[in-house]
Amino acid sequence: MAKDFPTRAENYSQWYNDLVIKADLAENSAVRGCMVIKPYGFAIWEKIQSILDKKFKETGHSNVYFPIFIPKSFFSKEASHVEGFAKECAVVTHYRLKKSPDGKSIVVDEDAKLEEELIIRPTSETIIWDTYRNWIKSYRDLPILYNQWANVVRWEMRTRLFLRTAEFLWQEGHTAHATKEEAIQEAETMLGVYSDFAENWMAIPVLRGVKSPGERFAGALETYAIEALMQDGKALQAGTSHFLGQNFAKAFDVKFLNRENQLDYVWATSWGVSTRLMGALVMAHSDDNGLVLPPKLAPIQVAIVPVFKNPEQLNAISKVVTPIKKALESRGVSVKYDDRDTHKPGWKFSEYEFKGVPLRITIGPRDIENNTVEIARRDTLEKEILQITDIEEKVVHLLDQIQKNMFDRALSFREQNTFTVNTWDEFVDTIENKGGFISAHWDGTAETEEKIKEATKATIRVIPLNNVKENGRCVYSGKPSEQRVIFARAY
RNA sequence: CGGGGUAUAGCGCAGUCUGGUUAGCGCACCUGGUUUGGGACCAGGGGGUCGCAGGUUCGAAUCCUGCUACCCCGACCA
Repeated sequence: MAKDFPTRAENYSQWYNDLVIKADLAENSAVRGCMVIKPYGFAIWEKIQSILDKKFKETGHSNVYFPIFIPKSFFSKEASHVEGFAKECAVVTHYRLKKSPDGKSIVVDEDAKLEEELIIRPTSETIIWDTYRNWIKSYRDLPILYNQWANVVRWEMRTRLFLRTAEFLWQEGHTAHATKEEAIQEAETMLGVYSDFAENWMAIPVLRGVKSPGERFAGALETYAIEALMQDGKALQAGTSHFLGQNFAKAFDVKFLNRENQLDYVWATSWGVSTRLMGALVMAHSDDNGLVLPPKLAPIQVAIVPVFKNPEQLNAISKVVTPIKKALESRGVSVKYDDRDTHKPGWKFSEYEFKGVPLRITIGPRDIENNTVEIARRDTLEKEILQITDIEEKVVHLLDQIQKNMFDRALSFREQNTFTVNTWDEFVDTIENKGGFISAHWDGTAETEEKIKEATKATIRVIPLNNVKENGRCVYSGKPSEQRVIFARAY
């Protein structure tokens, strides 16, 4: 199914596009910029969802659901927010269709024009804060810790499967707090949830930090983010958590009586991750042979391939495989025993390799005789013959090792592709010829940030949390700087 | 949204310049047989309103106009 598949070195973006489609994760739909997520891709997304959902609930959050439509007037209430999203909104203007005069097609019924247009949500702050006004009267009503799993629409000009689509799936948490400190704590807690998920489940090391003012979310006072490094040396923002201050409370008039019996505006956060994580997963780990999935997110963790010449042999193999499969499943390992006789073993090897299945077990007549199996790791492509005794122990151990190895490999890639530079020449040379994360001094001004972006396409990805203070000179302007920040070209 | 490219069977392509039998090829698919420890082989077979809509013409995959989608490069973004 996946012959003639380009290598990463030949054409990285072609490699990514082909991989997503040929590994059956998603495909382009009939609708411009929108994707169809296929069963294998959606199975991974469902794992991401269920793990994150559990973490949200463990940190005290509940799920809610708000409408997909937002009245247009809501958008103008928070000035910087509307400015940030206005250019990419889909708008509903009518509510009825009718037959065209010639009866051959369907046209919009102009008599069915909406009094007020509805925006298809690009994010839900406005409708949520309009609603929170009714729910919050007293400090006793706080905090409000809600999340919703939803789809949103942003009318992007250039789209790419998972990385940037006009419609995407995500979760958006929206919380309200009595104090500034508590809201900041919440934003930081959720950044921690995201980075734990990225590193310990997706096996992708991330930098934690805050965005420069220029890169902040529209309407936020502080945007926290995790940034990951892809194999082509470009950065990918994998999750954001925003401290919104009292901006939305003021815009939507959400006040409460505090313990001192004084009326005050509530403090807010919002945080989200999207189906973009799927893109990160592919680009961080996969290789020229196809997907490489971390065991903790792989829909199939172990594929068992029997090698047989006739039904009798298959029967003998199945007798050995069935208890192994059961034992693995009882330990929470998802196993696919592929006993189809419609495909040859070699075909199946390639298939599971391309789909990124972490472990493959092969059992044939030789193994039945010797009481062994052949086990192949997707991450290293190594094969070994193992005694069948305690095979489930060995498999569970191997899956742990693969998970760890994938993280370690991604971490050492990031370390090898993180450069500390001190001069502008070095900066340009690194961006042009090496890529990766660049740690450099910045004078803290938006002007310099913009100039650097114009000159090199590199942006400030994060100002790391707990950054070491270090006096230096801005790599671009030469003005004094008190800390290094992380630059990169980004998706 | 600006510049460039592409659109012919599920996928990858030829044919288009120079309009003319029944639109080909490889892979995939179906049937039969031989095979099965890294993408099998032989034989036979099915599948196409040539991206969509108009136009020119006796006749259009081919010429003209408009539209749409995708890919690459810019500006915008999770």
